[in-house]
Order: sequence, then C-alpha cells, then structure tokens
Amino acid sequence: MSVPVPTRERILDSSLAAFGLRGYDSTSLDDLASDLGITKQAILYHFSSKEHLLTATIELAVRELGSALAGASDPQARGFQRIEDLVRATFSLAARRPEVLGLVRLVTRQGGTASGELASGMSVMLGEAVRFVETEMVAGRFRRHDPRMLLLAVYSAVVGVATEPEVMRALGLEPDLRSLVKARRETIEFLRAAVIAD
Amino acid sequence: MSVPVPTRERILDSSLAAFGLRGYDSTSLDDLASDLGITKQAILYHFSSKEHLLTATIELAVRELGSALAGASDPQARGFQRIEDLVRATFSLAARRPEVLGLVRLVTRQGGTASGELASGMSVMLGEAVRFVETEMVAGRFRRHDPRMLLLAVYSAVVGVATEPEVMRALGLEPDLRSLVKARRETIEFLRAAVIAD
DNA sequence: CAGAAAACTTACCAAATGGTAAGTCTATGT
DNA sequence: ACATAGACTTACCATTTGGTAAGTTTTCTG
Repeated sequence: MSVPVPTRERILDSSLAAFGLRGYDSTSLDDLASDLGITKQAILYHFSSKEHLLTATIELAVRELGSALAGASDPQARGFQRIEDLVRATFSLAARRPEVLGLVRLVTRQGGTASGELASGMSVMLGEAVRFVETEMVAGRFRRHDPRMLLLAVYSAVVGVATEPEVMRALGLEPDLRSLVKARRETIEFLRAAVIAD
Repeated sequence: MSVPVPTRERILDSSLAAFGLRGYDSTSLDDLASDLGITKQAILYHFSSKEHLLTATIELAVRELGSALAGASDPQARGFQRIEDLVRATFSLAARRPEVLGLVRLVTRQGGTASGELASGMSVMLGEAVRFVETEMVAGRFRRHDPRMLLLAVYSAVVGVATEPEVMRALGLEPDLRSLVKARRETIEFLRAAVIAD
C-alpha cells in the first residue's frame, strides 16, 4: 500500500505545475487549493505567503532540473556526446514534466527577487558547463566561440524547441510525441553541425 | 510642432510595453491608465474589454514585427545573407523595442484564444520563410533538414538569445549593448555553421 | 448657434485575491 | 486522563480587479 503523500509536497507539486504552465500571477491560491481539495489557508499554513510558496517551488524545480540532467549525463563523456546526452535529457524532461522548464523560463524572463534563487541554484551547473565547453574547444573538438555565448545559443535553441508548442503549431506541426521526437533528432543534428569543429 | 498622439494609440503603445515586458495578468487596467494619466474607463471606452485590448495589442505587435523584418530583408538576397539580415533585424528590434518580441513570446507560450490571431498574422511570413529555406536546400546552399524544424531551431536560438537577459546574467554576462552586439555576432556565426552546407 | 456624436470622468459594484484571527480536530507524549 | 503541538477549517477583511451606468466636457456638423 502506498504511503500517503504529505500535504506540503502535494502543494509544491501543484504549484510547480500551475506556476510553470500558467504563470505566477495567473494562478491564485484559491485555484491551487481547490485543485488539491483543501482550503487556501492550508497552503498559507505551510507557506507563509504566496511569494514564499514561489521560492519554494523554484527550489523544487531547480532540484528536478538538476537531477534530470545529472542523471542523464555521463561526466566521462567527451565531445558532442555529452551535449547530445543533455539535449536528450532536456527533451525527455520537456515531454514528461513541461512545467519544470516552464517555471525555469518564467523566472529567467521575469527576473525579480526570485531570480537570485535560481541563478545561485544553477551557477554550479553553469560553471561546470562552461569549463566543459572550454576544454573541448582547447582540445579542438568544438568550434571556437565564447563558451558562454555558445551555451546561451544551445540553451535557447533546445529549450525553445522543447517548450514552444504554439510555434510548432504555427509552423503546421502538431506538438505530439512523434513530432517531439523528430524535433529532438533535428535539433541534435542542428547543434552537431553548429558545434563540432571541422 | 508635433501632432498630439491620439489616446487610442497611446493606450496600445503602453499596453504593448506592459503586456510584453510584464505579462497580461500582471498588468491591470488601472496600472495602464495611471501610466497614461487617464482613467481606466477611458481605456474601456476605446477597447470594450481587457481581452479586446490584448488582441488589438497583439495585432500591433505583429505589424511591428512584420515591418521590422520586411524592412530589413532584401527579398533578392540568397543563401545565408538573407538569414543574417533577419537575425540582425531581430536583434535590433530586441534592443530597441524588447516588448514586441516579449509579447510575441507571451502569446506563443500561453496559447489561448489570442494565439489564433498571431498564428494567422504570421502564417504569411512563415510560409514565405519555409519556401525560402526549401529553395536554398534544393540549391544545395543550406544543409538538408526539415525546413520547418530548421526554422524552429533558428527562431528559438535567436529569440532566446535576444530576449533572455536573466540567462545572460546567470552566465556572468551583463546584458548591456556591448554584450548584445557580441551575442548577435556569435549567434550569427553559430547559425552559419549550423545552416550552411559543407 | 443648436445639437449630436465623440471622448472622456466620476461614481459605483460584484467578484476575486492575498492574508489574518480564531476555532476545531487529532495524534502524541506524560 | 490531559495538556500540548501540529494540521488544518471556518469566518472574516481590506484591496484590487474588470466592468457598468450615468454624467460632463469637447469637437464636429448642419
């Protein structure tokens, strides 16, 4: 028999989905509460304000993102294989839990107080990524760019493709699983051409 | 002496900035009104509801985007030059009027009723783009991909780099003009490598 | 100049929102 | 058995929100 999930975690799960998919201001505490079958005050019992709930939700999202990426990438892998692993993991996460990437994007766009949380939570990951890219460039396996700019372009391309279903629709592509698989394959080829040194 | 700007246009300008930079739900009609030094009811006189204001604002953004891109790209240009022109125009727009791209992104992410407006407003542009990319692939100047997927990847990379100042900050880059110029240059090189056939 | 239409403002309003205060129920340790 | 603390709910509340109704002023027109 399954152990009952504590209310606190259920709240965080729901708010991750709601904030990540619909936005912070578009999600009221009453909405969250009625989704969970509890009252708004139960939420405020666990999190003293909506903003505190947001920062806790961001921390959860950063943890999920971190573990999804850490679990998928072999630190020993060299060259483009490492990037391909990460891209696959990102697409997988986008398909399984789109709200995680949605929340990350929300924060990176909105800025505000909460962006500090995210920035510090991801600085370790980013630092590692920059060092990795630099190493590969020195080794001549990657084309020479500013490593941070390369990462920014790769990040934008991947997260954009993985999380913009409306743009896919506008291009006449249905954002179903098959298209997503195709998008992943094409994105990897795109990046391979862009990144690998001649 | 300058002709006074009609209120209706001033409202649209303000709401484009507010919706594009801060989001739809985060912007109240009272906020908009007090920014303009008028009352909320003056807005509701010109636009019968907040949602109507949004669709009118989206139409404006699509027009601005269209003219910015149309004005910058020479239809005669072939190969990568055409893409470079468009990327430059996009970065220029991102620097001059970030709210335009912000609003486009807001709608493409959020979907909803309004996304139909945008999709139809951009379908002409997108159709042209797809045909252009196809021609270049047939001519052997562009690497073979699914044209729509290539466009999606290019779009994501450009708009992402041009409109994610927080990610730049997280990477240790200040999103000032100099960095943006550098980002533009690096993005163009990145795309050149990805797109041009060997 | 009359008057009607356009472009507003002042005055409201019902619903929703984030948050506080106080009570209830339940488990647990003594 | 009983106090105590945790996990809530019921009852409110002030503010904000989008929107309506009814003026008032300005501008155009016959």
